[in-house]
Amino acid sequence: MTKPEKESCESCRFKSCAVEVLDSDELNILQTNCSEAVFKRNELIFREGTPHSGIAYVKSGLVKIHKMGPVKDQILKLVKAPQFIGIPTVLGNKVNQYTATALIPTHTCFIATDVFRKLILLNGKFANEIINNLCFDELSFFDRSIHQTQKQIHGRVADALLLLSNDIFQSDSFQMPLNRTDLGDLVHARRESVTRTLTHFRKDNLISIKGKTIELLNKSMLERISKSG
Amino acid sequence: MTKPEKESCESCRFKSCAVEVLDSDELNILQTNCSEAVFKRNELIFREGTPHSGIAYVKSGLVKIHKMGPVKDQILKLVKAPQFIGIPTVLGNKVNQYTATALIPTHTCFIATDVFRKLILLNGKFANEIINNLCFDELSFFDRSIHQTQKQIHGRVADALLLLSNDIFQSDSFQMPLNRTDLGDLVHARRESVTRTLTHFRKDNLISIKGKTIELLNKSMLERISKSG
DNA sequence: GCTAAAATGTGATTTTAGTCACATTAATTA
DNA sequence: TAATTAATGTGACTAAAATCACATTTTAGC
Repeated sequence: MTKPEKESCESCRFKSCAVEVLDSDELNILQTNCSEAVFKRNELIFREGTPHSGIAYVKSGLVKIHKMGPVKDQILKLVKAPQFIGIPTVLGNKVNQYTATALIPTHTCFIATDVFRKLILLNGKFANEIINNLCFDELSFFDRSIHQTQKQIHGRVADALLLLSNDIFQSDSFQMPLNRTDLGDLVHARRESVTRTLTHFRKDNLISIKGKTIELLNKSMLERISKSG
Repeated sequence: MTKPEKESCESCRFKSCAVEVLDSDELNILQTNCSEAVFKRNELIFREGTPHSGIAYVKSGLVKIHKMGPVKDQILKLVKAPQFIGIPTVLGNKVNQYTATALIPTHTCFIATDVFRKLILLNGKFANEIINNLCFDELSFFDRSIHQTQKQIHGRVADALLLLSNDIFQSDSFQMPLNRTDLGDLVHARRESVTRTLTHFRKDNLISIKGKTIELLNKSMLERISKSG
């Protein structure tokens, strides 16, 4: 983790919708209570069970939110910039309830929790944006949970590939940011099962794998597999 | 569904933490934009895919939030009064994203979405309470999701029994509000598997089943089973 | 560039829970 | 109260993915 030169929040190119609605007084409060950090690939942003260091705003990069379960680690969501992570720490809880790890080089700002809360109390529009955010999260988590629970592994892996392609990288070809174990943690499966599924897809010419580069060759078939489970 | 006599929001005995912080002007706005309804056991409060009729506040009763998946229905959460349901409809979306069904006789108030949003914009404290609510939901859903995904069926059913006993009914003996299929929808299993697990627990004297009445006879062992998966 | 460690691939086997088919019991309602 | 429907229980069988064991490849550190 490195600390870059601090730039002004007001002139920040990566402002969130929520920060966009703040007036200059509020931006000033934010400015003086906000610190920046850069994380390398696989660096920990914060860890479950440790005291939290405020709300993190991911300005650029990609983060996995994960948590240890009774049997294995589970990736709860992938968060692409720009987005807040760790908002649930605005609750009384002083300890992180999950872990956040950078998957690619990631630039973040940390906003002190009490300042974040102050902005909610001061500015209804800010609060409204945060609520929109949380609501959207809830709905997508519901959807993901249902699909990950009810589909079998081919459908789940297809889902993950389509998520990476459509939502994260917006390209049919991308550098896979997760290893096979991680991918298993995302789709509720074991490393070996993920490998077997990917091999299967490769043999059927649905995807090509060259080192870390994955290309989706037949998206409509992957979508069919995703739908049929 | 029946429409009872309308009582004043201000004097309501079941006020939420959020409504508690409203001033009398705001309570008045709420009062004039809020309607009451009573639902019988198994009555639909709102259904996925239909236009939503505002945020519902559950004054008394018990509700299941569920959604059809690719294979079967899934219960996303059980909501005990007093609590809001359907807050994610404050998002632009005009259509319910999941279904809410009363499990026991349930008293609700419907608050028009735009009024709910107005209160968020007007009163930071109200927004703050709603945010606390959403954050708490997110964290508990994460936890439930991890446990339901990683444990095997004995652990999952034990979890459900402990949830009903500890969180919903606060008693070791209760009237089971869910049938075997519903219980399966809650713990990601089939009716037959739930039956087999309950029979197993009964034979081990962990629970007793007399009609719809379930009594937890050996909670510490159920907790052990919940932990060991 | 060499070596150790980490990540990935693959076959054989086992485990878990789902599926199917049907019996039994409970709850509605005509 | 009989008749019908819905809910529950149970055994036999099947399918899916986990587990285990080990080979191979890739990556990172010296």
